[in-house]
Amino acid sequence: MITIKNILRSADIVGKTTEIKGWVRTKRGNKNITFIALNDGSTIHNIQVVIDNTKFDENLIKQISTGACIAVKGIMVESPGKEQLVEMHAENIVLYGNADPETYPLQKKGHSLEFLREIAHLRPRTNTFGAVLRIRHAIAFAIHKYFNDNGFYYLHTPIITGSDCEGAGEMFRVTTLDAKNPPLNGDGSVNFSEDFFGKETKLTVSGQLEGELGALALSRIYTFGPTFRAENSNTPRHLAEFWMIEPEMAFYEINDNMDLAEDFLKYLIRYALDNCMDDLGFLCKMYDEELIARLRFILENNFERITYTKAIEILKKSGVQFEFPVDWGIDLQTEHERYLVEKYFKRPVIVTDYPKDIKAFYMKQNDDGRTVRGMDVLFPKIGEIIGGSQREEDYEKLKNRITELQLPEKDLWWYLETRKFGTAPHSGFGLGFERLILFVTGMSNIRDVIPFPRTPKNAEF
RNA sequence: UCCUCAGUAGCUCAGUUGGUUAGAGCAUCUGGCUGUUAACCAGAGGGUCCUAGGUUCGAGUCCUAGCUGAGGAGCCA
Repeated sequence: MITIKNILRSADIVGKTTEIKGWVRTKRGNKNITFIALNDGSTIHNIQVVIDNTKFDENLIKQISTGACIAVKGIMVESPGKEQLVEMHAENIVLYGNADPETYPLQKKGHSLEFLREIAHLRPRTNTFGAVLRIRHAIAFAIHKYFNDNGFYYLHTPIITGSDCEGAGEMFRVTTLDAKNPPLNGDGSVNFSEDFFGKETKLTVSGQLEGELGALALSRIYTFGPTFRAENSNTPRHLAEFWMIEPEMAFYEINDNMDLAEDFLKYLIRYALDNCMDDLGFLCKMYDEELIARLRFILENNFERITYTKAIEILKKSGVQFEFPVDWGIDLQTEHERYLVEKYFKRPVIVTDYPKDIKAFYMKQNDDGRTVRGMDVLFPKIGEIIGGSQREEDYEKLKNRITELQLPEKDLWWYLETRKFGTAPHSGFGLGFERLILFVTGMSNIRDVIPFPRTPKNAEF
């Protein structure tokens, strides 16, 4: 069994008989000869199959329409056509499955991405989604390779969590209780002690807290798994179910954390350029002419590193009328981030040392008493691609912060114990996988870089 | 969730100030063509104009509500 990718790669294929299997992209020809572009998804390229109509059953050729699946045995020859070097002259054809041309929704001409979302079960058969899904795979592989080669262990943190304080957003409840008739407490609230886990449980919004447990034992870990946010977010950058990569490192301070984030992102982009040029070339041609140049630009330039306080100064001095007025203490809005990244620095920016009041409880408090060692990596086009921090390792400071924010300490006892027993400075960050794929593919909607997107009001397929 | 825009053939879209029988390209079907490249040429079929109300002699077009989609914002990765 050989893939089309490997056939097109092999140097001495001409003159050899082989077999290919795949789906028909286009068919054209006349009563004597038929040309079929066949694709098996192993590569963006098709193989042209040439059929001498006199040698085959007319009804068979008729059934080989766009979308049909066939196996073809034949000899590989140099192609007289301009668009391909080699082609296959068919000697034997097996029709695995036809695709009724009256009802098969994919045409050889282009479709809108919105329409393709409605037929997400078939869109992997298009050039665009083939390219995106192959790049997605390559980046996922590169993530594991990078961490493995750098002494990180892959830690599997739970999908179902009993912790309500991951603090990253609204959560989906996980329950086996009867939705119509749940057991109730005396005060009318739902009695979760009768639920499957004996307590209220949710889908995770982040593996970070468990990740820290791993880092404070194995030194360097990473997670790479699905996460869930029940936010009613309707934007091209948000999903209700998305994949996140969260490295967590003992003995890393905030600067080490930034070094890692930058090196990691550059490694992944370089990996795509080294291994996915066919697919990137297609996306560049069809969707985003500047894509490859933009990816190269990232590799060739350092990320700008500034403090939040400095960022506020720059924004204030910019003279730009922002919709949201700039003042120390505000959270940076999209318009502010875009100004810094796209207008002022014109490259990725890492903003650090945010006011503690706008950041999570676990971030390490600075000596100034008002900022914490958080860091956000801002990218052109997609905005915040990474959020991370050095974590607070001091037991008292962490406990006080939990009290201040009125978080339920009883749910965090295990997290606090890591600071009680052999605490260590440590850091980590979260990278949104689909946001990275957005950047690498040049696609503009996050629903088009995951096979089966989950968004508000949509869980089809 | 808020704001803006859109919804017409299988797909992508046009449709004038409200006015006769709603059009095009592609796709599909039929025929033609001796090597095509999103093949080409000719012909044919194909419509609940998103849904429900309303204004009007008359609504694809105007108004109201809803549904769906997209863009922007918020939340964030």
